[in-house]
Amino acid sequence: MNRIRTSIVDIARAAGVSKSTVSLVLQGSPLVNDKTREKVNALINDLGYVYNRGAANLRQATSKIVGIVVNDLTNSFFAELAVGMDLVVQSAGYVQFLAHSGESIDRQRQVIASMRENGIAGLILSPARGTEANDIKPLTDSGVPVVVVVRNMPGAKVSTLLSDNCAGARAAVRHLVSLGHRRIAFMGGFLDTAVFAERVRGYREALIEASIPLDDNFIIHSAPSRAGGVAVVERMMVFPERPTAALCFNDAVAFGVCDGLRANGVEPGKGFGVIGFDDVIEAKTAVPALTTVSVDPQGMGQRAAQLLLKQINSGQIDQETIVTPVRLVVRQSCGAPVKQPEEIA
Amino acid sequence: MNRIRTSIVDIARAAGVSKSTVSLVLQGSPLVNDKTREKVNALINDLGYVYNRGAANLRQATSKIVGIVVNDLTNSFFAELAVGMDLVVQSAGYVQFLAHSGESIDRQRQVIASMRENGIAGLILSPARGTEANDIKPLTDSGVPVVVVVRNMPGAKVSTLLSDNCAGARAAVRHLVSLGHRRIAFMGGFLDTAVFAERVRGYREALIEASIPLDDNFIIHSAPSRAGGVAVVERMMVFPERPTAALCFNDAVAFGVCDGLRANGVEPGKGFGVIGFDDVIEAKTAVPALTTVSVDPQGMGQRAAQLLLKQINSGQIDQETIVTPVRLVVRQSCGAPVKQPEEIA
DNA sequence: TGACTAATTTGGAACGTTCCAATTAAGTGG
DNA sequence: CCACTTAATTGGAACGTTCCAAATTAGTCA
Repeated sequence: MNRIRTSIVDIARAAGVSKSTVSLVLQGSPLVNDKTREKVNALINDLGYVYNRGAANLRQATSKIVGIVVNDLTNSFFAELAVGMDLVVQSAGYVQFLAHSGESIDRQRQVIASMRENGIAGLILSPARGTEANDIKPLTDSGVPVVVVVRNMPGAKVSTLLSDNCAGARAAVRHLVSLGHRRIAFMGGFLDTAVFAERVRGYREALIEASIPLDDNFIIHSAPSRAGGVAVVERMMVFPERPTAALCFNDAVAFGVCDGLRANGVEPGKGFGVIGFDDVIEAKTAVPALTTVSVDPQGMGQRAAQLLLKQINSGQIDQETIVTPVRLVVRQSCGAPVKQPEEIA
Repeated sequence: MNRIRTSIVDIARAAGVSKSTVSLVLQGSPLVNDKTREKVNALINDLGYVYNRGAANLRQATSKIVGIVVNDLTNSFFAELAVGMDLVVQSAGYVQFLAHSGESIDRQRQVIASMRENGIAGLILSPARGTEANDIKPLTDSGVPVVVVVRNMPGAKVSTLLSDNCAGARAAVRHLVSLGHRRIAFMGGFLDTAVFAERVRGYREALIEASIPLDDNFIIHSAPSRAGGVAVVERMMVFPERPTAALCFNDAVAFGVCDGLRANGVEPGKGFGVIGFDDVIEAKTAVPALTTVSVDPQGMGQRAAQLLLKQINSGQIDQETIVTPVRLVVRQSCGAPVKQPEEIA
């Protein structure tokens, strides 16, 4: 309708005060008289004024925008992570540029550059595979706080939020051992990621602890997706001596493994123990309910956002690394004899 | 590091030209001499200059930012929708505010207001349940183009992108009928949404067409989630005369229904035919592979973004409504005797 | 060389806000 | 009624860009 937008001076004129006064009203200053405040507010409503945050940013050189870049939004782990961040960012009165890098480093770099031009106050990054400290150096060098989640980035001036992958994997494998399994595989995931390495490390440690000989054939990698899980089972089926249980790289792979087993006439949780990693929402309601290492992606997203906002507000960027604990949630897919009472849906 | 950011006048001074010239270089004007352009570009690099898009927006009153609000990012249908939008928005040189409303109208209103203050050039909205035309009226009134997707919003000055829910449901039920099913249920979904109504309409039409009497008990609603699907099956199990097949509100419900059936000793695709709606990524690899109505969320997201950008660039906001066709993808879960060759993973 | 056209370059105003120093208005105690 | 403190209000500069009209420089032709 009205192509020309109304500004602070328009309402100043209408109210018969100066633009400075209107500005004070806008930022809720106690300096201004209640009566004038009231008049100004009324006019703001009447004239349909909308605050121009861009102009404000220009003046005070500090925006209320944060950037969030996630490597794969279609993976529900990361989607929930993003939702957690959204929650706290939003309620702190910030808005977010939220972008999906699709594991492409070029895309990621491009998107971060664009966010920088638009003046973000901070960045949360769940980096694409193969991201290096250099990729965000310009940003960190210019004093913008950055929080890296899920995957770590050695050498970068950032804070980091990780989950205790090694301990989680160890706990999972220990549990399988306690159920009597001896031939335990590690299934799915990309070889070249730090997360993969850590989870495999936990897997190995638990096996050694139980004096079970390691067999590298039992570490079968694949894409960290449901399709990847199906593929892994196909490969496993031709083994002369098959494993009897598996810790999977993540829940998506675990679901795929269940699918694959069923396609081969094996019932997950009965003939074969399956444990996932992440505890995405569907894990609880799937059949069989998935035993998994709970990472609480949404909570992790919230913590990451809180950490970033803290640094933005305090103005000091420190480099803390927080490793959040994880816990094994025993459900049915591992063939456990008893359910934990809290986990009955 | 350097707390004071370098601006256009800094490089102008360094290059011995005026800020106007630098501005021209920045926007790739052909007016400027190649030699000066080169010098300026070199300095831009050296001094680590970053373009301040906020200042530019202030001057030209038109930004390169679009807003995207999605009702539920944790649902993979919507996540893929968002990824499709992200793709075209990004490559058109725009950035997006992408927010998750979590089906909360308050949240949605708040987030849209915030985006408005930040100066978006357009908005794509996948509305929260119960959104009304009034909720976005201030935005549309001020001449910002809005594209509504998935759910429609009667009375709003917006363009709309819908999928042909009715036809899809009709095709699905016809298929079940052709397989010999007579007692066919409609499972899941919230009663009060337009999408639900349309899909149920298609379901009814197909039954009438086949002279199968309607039975309202066979329309069993629930939350449109995996958990909702499980719950629906529980309720169905006590029916004196159970259905032999079901069209589900969406794929999430369909997966839940499969889980529920299995928990009750019924094998989906054998003892009971299941058809989903949406064709999310997992539908193909699940076991049994899910027969579903393919909506192509990512493509839909792309089209929505293209439509919005078209309106932004042309400066004219028309109110087109596009209904995109859908197609039934026959896989295993409906108990079809033959597979379509293209669908073998 | 002079006159004219084409190619470059350039001040300054403008965009909508915040901030500062300064001004004016309103009380208050003697 | 004065001096003084406190409460409210206010111009104008500043932020980093774009745009316009105008100025400068270079090139061309007679």
